Amino acid sequence: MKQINIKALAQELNLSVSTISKALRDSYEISDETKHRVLELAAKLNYTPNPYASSLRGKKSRNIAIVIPEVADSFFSQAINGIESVAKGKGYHVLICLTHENYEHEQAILKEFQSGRVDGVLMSVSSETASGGHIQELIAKEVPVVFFDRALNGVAAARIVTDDFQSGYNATAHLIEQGCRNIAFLGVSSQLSISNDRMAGYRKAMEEKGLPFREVYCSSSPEDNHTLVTDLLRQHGRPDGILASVEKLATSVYQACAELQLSMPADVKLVCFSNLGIAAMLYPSLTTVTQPAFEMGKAAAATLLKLLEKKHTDPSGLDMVIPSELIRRGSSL
Amino acid sequence: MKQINIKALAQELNLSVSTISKALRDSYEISDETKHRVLELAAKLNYTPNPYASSLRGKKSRNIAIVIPEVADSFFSQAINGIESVAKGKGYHVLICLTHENYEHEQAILKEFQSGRVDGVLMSVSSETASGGHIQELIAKEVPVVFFDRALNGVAAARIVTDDFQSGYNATAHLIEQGCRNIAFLGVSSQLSISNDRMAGYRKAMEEKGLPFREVYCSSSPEDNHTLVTDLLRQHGRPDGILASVEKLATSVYQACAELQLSMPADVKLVCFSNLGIAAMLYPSLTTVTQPAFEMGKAAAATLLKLLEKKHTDPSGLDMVIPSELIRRGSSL
DNA sequence: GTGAAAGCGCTAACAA
DNA sequence: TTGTTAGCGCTTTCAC
Repeated sequence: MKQINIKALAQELNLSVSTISKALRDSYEISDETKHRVLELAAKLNYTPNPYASSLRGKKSRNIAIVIPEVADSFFSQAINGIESVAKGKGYHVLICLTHENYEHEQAILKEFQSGRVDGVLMSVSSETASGGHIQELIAKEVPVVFFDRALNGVAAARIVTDDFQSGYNATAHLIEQGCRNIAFLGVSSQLSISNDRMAGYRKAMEEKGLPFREVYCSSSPEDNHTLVTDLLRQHGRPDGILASVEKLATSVYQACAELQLSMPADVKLVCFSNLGIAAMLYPSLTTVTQPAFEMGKAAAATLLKLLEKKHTDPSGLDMVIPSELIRRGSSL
Repeated sequence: MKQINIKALAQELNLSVSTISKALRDSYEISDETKHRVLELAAKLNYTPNPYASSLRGKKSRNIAIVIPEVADSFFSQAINGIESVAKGKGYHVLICLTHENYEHEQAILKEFQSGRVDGVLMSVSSETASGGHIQELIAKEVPVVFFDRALNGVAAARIVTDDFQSGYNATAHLIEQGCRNIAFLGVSSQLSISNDRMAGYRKAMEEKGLPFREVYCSSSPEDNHTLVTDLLRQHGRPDGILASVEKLATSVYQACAELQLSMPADVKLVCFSNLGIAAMLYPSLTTVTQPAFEMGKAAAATLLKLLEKKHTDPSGLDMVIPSELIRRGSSL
């Protein structure tokens, strides 16, 4: 790895390293002519600055991290695109870190960030995450954190979320309107904000009609979820409607219905929180609560960069709620 | 960002920084007792080594990059998981870099890597990438590159691919067997290895039966693809079978069929290269060529790490072909 | 078994 | 306008 560095440029041009450095950063101290010569040579020699040296020196990396459970999820992949689009514009690099819905992984990742590897963090907590010590610790080291989608209550950080409560309410109201009386809510975890808020909306809608709750928590394993849903639908007095709070649960419901010979929407109606592009081509087409994933990503990144640029900004007052949309399709009509 | 560093540990224990450094790296020179004291204090103070300092010093980052077109694709998201699983085991970090199927983006990303930001690169080239100068340049700087899935011909780098030719052949043969005579191949780009190899397999199968070719190249914009497919299916003498070489084209075909009131599989049969978990729940369920995404990711990472560990290894002889599987479903039966 | 010191490539005081 | 120099935190000879 023979690297062209500032010193090499300096020698070639008979200038000092500091002049080169300043010229490259377009300092006002340097004459236009020198700048020009430097830039030209740098381009010719294909000079690329060593990011480790400047991060070490400058105590900032111009890296931000996205910490999410999984990349195989249409919400997260769209959100990543939104985040990237604003980070790139401001000259930041984006590190994608996957927790696989595992609390220990999440802890380890954030622990590492204490080293200064990244200047800030955008995160959606794992479904296992119940307490925020690891997040607090990072914030204590002055690494700003912004939650998007899945926030953790009790941690003082900006949060960019969708209107989970209202969406849960709307989705449930829709199922009731379509004739469901026995609606089950499939949650992800009793700690997760999104799960809880969506569930609260569900409860409110059910309560208003005097209907009974039924809440089931799924795991992170597709196999477990499959048996869970199958058991739910095999019961006597099985639900006639399901509100699934995350995308991956949709598959389990479709599969279970197929295996149990239940037909959607006649026997069971389904609404799922999902950003899947092919929701309309499922059989039956899937009614979704679709989140503004790209916008949420953009907003979260913009908020983080704001925090990064003027450190004094107070994280409160930065929260944002962007509404989701209920898209009615065959699975609930 | 007040950071605990080696110096702080040294002061606390009345030892020199070099002793601390050696103790942390478990050097044989250091007594067990000292090691113990150091590790204990490090844990207590929550010490995290500064990765920039050690990368700068050691001239290696223990970072590897995944350069892919898009993360919203089930093949790539599964492959990422495979790569991560082996990289993590060897203490490497993974940077995911998105080209958005854009050649300039890809160039810029690789250019940056010349700085030593990563020790090695795993890549699937963008659909726009026709020549490999940027890749060659990186290899010239002794940054090893391993292609996975989408390789670029003419670049001397290891490649982990699936049996594209055979899969294309099998898929086409299957469509012919199901009665199709007028089969169109939807490619991504005339440069892309996967597209070409899959197409070659298609051609062979068609040739064997004396059937005519019809090849259409799609773009990276969903809207364009939609009109392209719609036009194709609106033609007089429209195809009665389609072999789509990448996942995202499936959506376009389903949509176009719906709009044109063509029924699958009666009017048009479809086979698509895809790793979508919900392929079975589409309407009609989608016949897929499913790639061993996770395995390919693992193999690619293992190959790269091999190259990283003993630099003398010759990239030839490292290639690998892992077969895909044709899963017959409703869209072609 | 431990320590002193050089230096990775870059930036920013401070000098000239 | 340009140059000298001192580190950023870490690893690694080489000396003790």
